[in-house]
Amino acid sequence: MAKLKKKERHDALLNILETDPFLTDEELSEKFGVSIQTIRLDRLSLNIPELRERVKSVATNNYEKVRTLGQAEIVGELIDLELNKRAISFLQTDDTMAFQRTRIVKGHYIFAMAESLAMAVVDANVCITGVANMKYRVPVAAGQKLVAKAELTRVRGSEYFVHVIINVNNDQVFRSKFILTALNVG
Amino acid sequence: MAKLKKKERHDALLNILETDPFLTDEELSEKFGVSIQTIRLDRLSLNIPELRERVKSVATNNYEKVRTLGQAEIVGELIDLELNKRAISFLQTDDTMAFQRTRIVKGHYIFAMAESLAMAVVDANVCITGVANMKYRVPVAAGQKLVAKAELTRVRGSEYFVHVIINVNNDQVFRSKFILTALNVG
DNA sequence: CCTGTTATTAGTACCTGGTTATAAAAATAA
DNA sequence: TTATTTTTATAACCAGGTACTAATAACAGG
Repeated sequence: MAKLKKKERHDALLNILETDPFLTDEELSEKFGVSIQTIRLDRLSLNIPELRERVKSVATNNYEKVRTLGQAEIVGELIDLELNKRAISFLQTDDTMAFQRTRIVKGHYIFAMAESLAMAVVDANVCITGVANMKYRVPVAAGQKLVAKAELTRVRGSEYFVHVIINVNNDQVFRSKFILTALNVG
Repeated sequence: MAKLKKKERHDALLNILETDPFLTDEELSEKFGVSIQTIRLDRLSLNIPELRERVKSVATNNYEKVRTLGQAEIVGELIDLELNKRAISFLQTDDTMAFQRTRIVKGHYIFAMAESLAMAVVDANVCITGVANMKYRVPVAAGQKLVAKAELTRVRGSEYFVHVIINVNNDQVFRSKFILTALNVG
């Protein structure tokens, strides 16, 4: 690797740590062909924490995320629930849920909130989504607090019709209809 | 906390580290009212790695996951793209995307795949979802390989109509229509 | 050319959260 | 009581740093 100027090295450093935050100062110094001290100075001036802190933050950040997004069966906090009638949930949005460029929250987070609330309101062991129709009325900005309200409107055999609307400050940003099918599972 | 027998302490240790892997030996020794050395012996006999290794493993395990799920702008791999015409993407599903009980893939992963592909096909800087109608025809089991095909069917002003179907082994499991609105953003 | 500034390297002392190994003390079972 | 298990103490060592000081190299301007 050709010798880089300081500025170039800084950019490259940010870049490389973005894709692999698990490199030690020593490994970095070898990659750039400079001394360890130079790397340390770079990190200092760029406010990049040491390896252990980086690893820790990757660990804790994702820990939360995987807990609430991957493992939890409901997206958002369930605030109120009357089975087969209505349910309310709350979701605090943040930058990790948004497109970087526009800071508009990605549709599937909103969809996930609505779908999981629709499922929660149905009094059945297991149910799957059959049909979903939705209308995004207003884009949601990262940081806004979402309140979802679900209402069971109709039951036809094992099919459940659920309306879910999502508000920000009492303004409707999203509305949807789901048809869920209940399954008979142990 | 009352003094526990060795066996009980071992069980409790495994338990506590399951829910919070970020505790140092010192913190653990305080919690259990024993010396640090005892904790170390316990870890040794239970084959529990040291704090830093635990943190690292939490970090690396979830790193991949969040990269492709939280940060990527497209869910699945983009296989083919003709702007304003059609696009194809591929997604390998796994257990982390499914309900634990039924191993059926959660709807919002499928939605996310479809929505992001619909956005990819539209030749616009930024676009947001206005309307989405979808039909889940067959539940997707964890492990199945999804192939999504998007087709731009109509343009009306800044509104783009996109159809997305998703197949498993050439069987349609999902179909949807999106109306996306293109934004003029620098 | 020398000079001043910036960039880099070197070296030291210290820190955290461990490690290994050895020995002694305390608790428990026979 | 004796034997065995469990726990604690002590000391030396390690990785991957921080914080600080000092020396050296690189380069631009007059």
